[in-house]
Amino acid sequence: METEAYLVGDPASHAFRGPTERNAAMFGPAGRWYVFRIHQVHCANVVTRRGEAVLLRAATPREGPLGSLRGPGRLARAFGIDRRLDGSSIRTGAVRIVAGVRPTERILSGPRVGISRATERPLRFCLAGVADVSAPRPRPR
DNA sequence: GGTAAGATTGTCT
DNA sequence: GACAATCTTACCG
Repeated sequence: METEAYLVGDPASHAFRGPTERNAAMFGPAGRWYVFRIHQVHCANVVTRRGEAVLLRAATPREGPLGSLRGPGRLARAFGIDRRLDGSSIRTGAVRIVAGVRPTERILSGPRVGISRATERPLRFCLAGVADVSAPRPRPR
């Protein structure tokens, strides 16, 4: 699993300039989906706190070809995630995150991908040893 | 109402 | 590595 954090006061975050119709879910309660679309691609986020969210960048598929869930667009498409899911609960919505797993591997961090501001902040995270992460691969510190 | 830009991806060089 | 695809949101007038 590979994720990126978007925090309060983060100029790269959609929530940076305050609530709008698009990012309203980010200002709602935690545990909801925030789904946005860009270049005809959907990206799925989980709202962690008010004004903050975690982007799901990639995951290792339990079945199917390796790499089919690499990248926010592919991951969202594979799970059928679109704007209809925006604002719904990650526990009871159409697409659900069932259970957390206590990681047995080291968590690596690195620069986020595809943004033009605050690119130096190491807010991208993934487990050491997983194959499906975007380049450049985060490194241990 | 018009326009510029984007948390991406795939294709071409 | 660079760029086009293609459309929604944001921002300005």
